[in-house]
Amino acid sequence: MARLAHSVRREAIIEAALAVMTRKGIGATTARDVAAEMKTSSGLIHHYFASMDELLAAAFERAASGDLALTEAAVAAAASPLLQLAAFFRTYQRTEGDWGYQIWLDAWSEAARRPALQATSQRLNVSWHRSMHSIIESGIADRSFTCADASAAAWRVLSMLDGLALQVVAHPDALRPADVLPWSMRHAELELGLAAGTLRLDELVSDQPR
Amino acid sequence: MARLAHSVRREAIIEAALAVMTRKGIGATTARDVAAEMKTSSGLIHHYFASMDELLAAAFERAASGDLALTEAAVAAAASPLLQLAAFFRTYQRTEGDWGYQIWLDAWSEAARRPALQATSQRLNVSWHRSMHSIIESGIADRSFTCADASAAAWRVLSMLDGLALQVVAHPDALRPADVLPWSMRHAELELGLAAGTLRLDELVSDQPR
DNA sequence: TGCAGTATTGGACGTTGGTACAACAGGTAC
DNA sequence: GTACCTGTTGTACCAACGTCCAATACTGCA
Repeated sequence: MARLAHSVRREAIIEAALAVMTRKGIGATTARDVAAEMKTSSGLIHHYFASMDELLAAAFERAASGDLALTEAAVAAAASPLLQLAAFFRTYQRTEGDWGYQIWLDAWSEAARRPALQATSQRLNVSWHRSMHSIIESGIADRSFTCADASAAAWRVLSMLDGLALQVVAHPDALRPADVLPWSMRHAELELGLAAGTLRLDELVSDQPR
Repeated sequence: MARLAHSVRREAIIEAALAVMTRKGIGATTARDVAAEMKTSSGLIHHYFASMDELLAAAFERAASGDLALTEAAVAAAASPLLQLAAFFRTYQRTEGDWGYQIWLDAWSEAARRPALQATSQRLNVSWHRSMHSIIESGIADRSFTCADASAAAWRVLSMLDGLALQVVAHPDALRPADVLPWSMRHAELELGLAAGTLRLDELVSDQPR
């Protein structure tokens, strides 16, 4: 394979690991899989990462923080709390890639037994809550939202998103991926005292009723 | 080891598998682990289960179907849809025992790679939904609930419970176990057009505000 | 008591995992 | 152009896995 600079190859390995992780899950990602994904030899991986654990942790960190950054940027660019909320949902992509969410399931499952993974997961999770919490508080402040407990409401909105996404990934026949976003938005409307459909902007709408 | 009757040994194997699963996680449970837990030989396991996947599914089934039966019995004994709903929440114990919910996370995570586990998980999940769906439809019929889509509402109520429980297990410092039930009930009230606090009967109430 | 059925053993087999390492190749400095 | 550094390869370990199987020991029935 082409000879690459150290940092470039390291990035390529993380990228390849991510591709395999999203396809097969964290636990089932092997060094040989990652090497095959890059079309290089498996020995190369240990030239850059001391152990497989270290690579998996780096790859998860990259996937997780990338999603968060994307959402936070979109929220920051929105003008009103309502638009911020819509932007949050629009960029909450965990369910879009066919298997993108499998990584999160694996991370949560493994968190109890892998301290490094739990720390990363927990840190990012708190950031997501902070983001949603601040959107809701802004909306309460300018009277576009009605809500008694902004922090609790934020946890509930996030939990609904994750709970529905979980169903889609673990039980593919139970409910449709396309339902996750509209149903989560419907819940947020109930939670924040918005009229039904307020958040259903443009491309967010599900194509077909169940 | 002592010679046991077929059904007794089968139960013992399931019991041992469950012990290992709760300690090490479903994915890390090996045939040799289970054999060591029983202090027998590993070959014995394949005399009772065609594959490891099948054993893990059976063990998960044992842990999970007990919970479902408990809830369904409590619901059947309740007089009105509102009381049935309260009974459902009261008996939804997944977050109570230390080990209870971790097994669900593992099952969801492993489902993508273990067909038997996915089938069991999916079947039980559909049963939970059927139970909640029927409660909601009864409540709509006798006008105690207001809801446009009973099936979707049932998925949302279950997803909220699972999403919150997930937070508790994966991120112990994020929110308190005692919040899961009251917060889920608050959501159900919103979802079904009930006044705040309608479901907060007796011992269901959280002991302390956050 | 003897026999048949089966619970149980202990290890073999093939596969796959992470890791280590000697050899090879390509770019760069002198 | 040569030497050196380092990216890269291919393979060789060793451990652990699920699975399988022939041999053995126990139990209940005739």
